[in-house]
Amino acid sequence: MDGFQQRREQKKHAILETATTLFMKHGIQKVPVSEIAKKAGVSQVTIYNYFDNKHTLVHACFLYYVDQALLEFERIVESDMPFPDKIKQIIFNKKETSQINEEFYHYLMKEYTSGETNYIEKIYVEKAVPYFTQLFEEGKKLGYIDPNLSQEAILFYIKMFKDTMQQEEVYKRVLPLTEDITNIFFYGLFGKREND
Amino acid sequence: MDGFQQRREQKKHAILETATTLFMKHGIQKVPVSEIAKKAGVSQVTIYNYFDNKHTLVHACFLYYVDQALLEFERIVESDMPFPDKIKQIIFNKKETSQINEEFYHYLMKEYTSGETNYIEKIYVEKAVPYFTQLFEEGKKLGYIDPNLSQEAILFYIKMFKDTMQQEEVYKRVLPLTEDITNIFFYGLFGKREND
Amino acid sequence: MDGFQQRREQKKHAILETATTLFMKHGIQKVPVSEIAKKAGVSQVTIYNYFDNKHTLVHACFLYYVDQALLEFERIVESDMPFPDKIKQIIFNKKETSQINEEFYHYLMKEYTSGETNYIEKIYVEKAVPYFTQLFEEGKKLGYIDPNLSQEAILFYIKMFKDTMQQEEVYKRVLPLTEDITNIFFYGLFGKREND
Amino acid sequence: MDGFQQRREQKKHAILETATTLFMKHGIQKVPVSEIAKKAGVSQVTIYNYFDNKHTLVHACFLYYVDQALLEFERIVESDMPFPDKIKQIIFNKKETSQINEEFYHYLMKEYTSGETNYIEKIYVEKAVPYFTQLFEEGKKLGYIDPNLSQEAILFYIKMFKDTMQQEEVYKRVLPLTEDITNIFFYGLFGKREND
DNA sequence: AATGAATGAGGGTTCATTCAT
DNA sequence: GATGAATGAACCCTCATTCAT
Repeated sequence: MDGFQQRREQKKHAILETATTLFMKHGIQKVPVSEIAKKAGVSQVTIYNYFDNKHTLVHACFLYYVDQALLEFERIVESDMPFPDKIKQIIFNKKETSQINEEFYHYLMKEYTSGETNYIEKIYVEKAVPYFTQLFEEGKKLGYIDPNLSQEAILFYIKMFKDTMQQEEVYKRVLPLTEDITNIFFYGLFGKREND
Repeated sequence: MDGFQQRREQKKHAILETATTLFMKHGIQKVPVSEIAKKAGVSQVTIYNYFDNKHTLVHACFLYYVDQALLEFERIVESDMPFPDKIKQIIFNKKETSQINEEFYHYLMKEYTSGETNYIEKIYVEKAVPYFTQLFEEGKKLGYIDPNLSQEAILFYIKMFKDTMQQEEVYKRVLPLTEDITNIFFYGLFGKREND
Repeated sequence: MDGFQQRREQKKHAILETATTLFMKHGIQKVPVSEIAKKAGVSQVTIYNYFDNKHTLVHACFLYYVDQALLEFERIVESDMPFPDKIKQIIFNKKETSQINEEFYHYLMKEYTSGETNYIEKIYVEKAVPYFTQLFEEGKKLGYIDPNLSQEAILFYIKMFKDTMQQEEVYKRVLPLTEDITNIFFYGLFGKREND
Repeated sequence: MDGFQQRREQKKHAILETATTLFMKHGIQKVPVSEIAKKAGVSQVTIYNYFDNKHTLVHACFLYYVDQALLEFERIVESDMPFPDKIKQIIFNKKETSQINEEFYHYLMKEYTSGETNYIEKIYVEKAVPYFTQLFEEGKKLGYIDPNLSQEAILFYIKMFKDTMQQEEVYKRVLPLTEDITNIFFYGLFGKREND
């Protein structure tokens, strides 16, 4: 990559970074392109030179975010910490991946899971699911996960926890309950019984 | 209430119904007041005669929705079906209460749980929590719920399931997994073991 | 006038009173008919039953105000106080007639002196000018007014003072200068010279 | 200033010019931003690019007008025409400075003299008063102005004349009386006496 | 390639006025 | 005759996007 290309990539990166942060903080509709431009220190038109329109930009931000999240995810799954800790980190580590949140997250969910394209699905299948599979296998082998459970169900379950924790307010309120919730996570409402 | 009042209430109801539906379907920012007016068969200004501004309208829609949901909730909790069925219904009965969803839901969450007022919290504490408490007591007495779990944790857990199911796409995908998920719900990832 | 008529007149009067007050306080454009209705304790439509439209209402308010002002004016001119005091009162008695002011006053001026109708002119010629004439004659006879001055010029001069004083802010600022200004009024910038 | 800046200033100037004229002619509330845009040959949004909102635009128009008026004022005061002619020009030269009038003028007066900021006062004290002072000194030295009169009173007096003349209709009606009014201005109602 | 300037389309809101009871 | 309800028209303002340099 030559110098031109490099600077181009840097600028693109800056825009992406700024936009993603803003979208995550305030939601998509509430962030005008003009504000992204101002905060990123470029002209609006420059943004349009890199991304066809706002929608495309949002799309790119999403991919950018997913990439970061997957990296973090990979780090956790492939680390050598005990299985339960991996799970805890995945569920509770909101702050580590970079705080995605609410409006942005759900806009994406809406935008990308409904209708034709379904990018989230695609990304997940292609990239995240392998890690999850690996994680679940480990869990089953170690006896933490019921081997009768379908992978889809487990995936849903863990994703539900993870997504729920993404919400700032929920996260704050639930933090003191970490112990209980981890228990519920593994043993459900029924709880862990003596004779296990 | 005289005829005037009655018709007034009817119209207000119609607007509320229309607005709530639209907000739930497309999100708040994407639904112009003008569209609500058209769909409700009234003039835009009429809406402003009933609700001071869009924000107020959204607020009213929220209360309207909550009322409906609570009614349904009460019906389930106080019915005489078996405990597990109650739970299933609460979690999976998305379609029965009226399909709340995504942007609207999260706008409200954002709007009402952050900052000073926190209406959702207030409503929940005042109205929903009593029902939940009653439900949990029943579950504990019948041995379905670990009595060591804090009420807050249980509340979080069940609400998480319920909220997750509110999302159209998730719901559709997860429906075939009902059995597995109900199992997870009660027994967690660890699953139900023989000797229980 | 029968009871019906009387009540009708009372209601009309109430509307007029309210409207005039509001117009004088906030200006015409800033006072919606709805507010007049609310403050007067009647329905908007009632106002429209009495006055064809807002313009007509403003017109009526003007006449209503002028009547009051003329009454006050007559009282002063025909009283037996010394001539200079009469002048002072006419110029400075803002508070006595009821505080007309700024936007309302100038809206009227604009609305009624420009174009076809010119109501102010008509009213003045018909009603106020006779009093002024009488006043000027007295002033000339007593040596306070230069007999060579045309009536129009005097009229302009005194009206200018009077109108200027109608402006709240001016009035307040100028009050401490009453003595000087009265002097200027009679003797101009040149001032009163010894040998007069 | 480069070409960009220059064109920007030109456009801003054009908008200001158009807006000021329209405001002065019809009043502020009666002139929609859209009309200014159309008359100035720009898009409505362009106006918002230059001025944050309508209020800001009005403010700018005011300053623009004041600047022009002061320039003209300076020209008169520092010219070498006889003192009485200076006065006449100041009072009667409505058409020369650019015709400010009524609603605009009084809106400003209302807007800017009431409450905290009081821009008119500030501008006058800072910029106009020095010229007035110089003018009054000259008048006193030449015997045209009574040296016992306070500067405030003189200021009020001359400003009153000037403001009154700003009103289109008044101006037209009074023009034939110029001689008389100039006399009144200097010698008041009492008039000039022989032995002066 | 990058920018300042410009804009069409649309959204929330207000208000004078009319309709229907 | 009086009112509550309803509305068309208009206004201020925002934003994604394009133009021109």
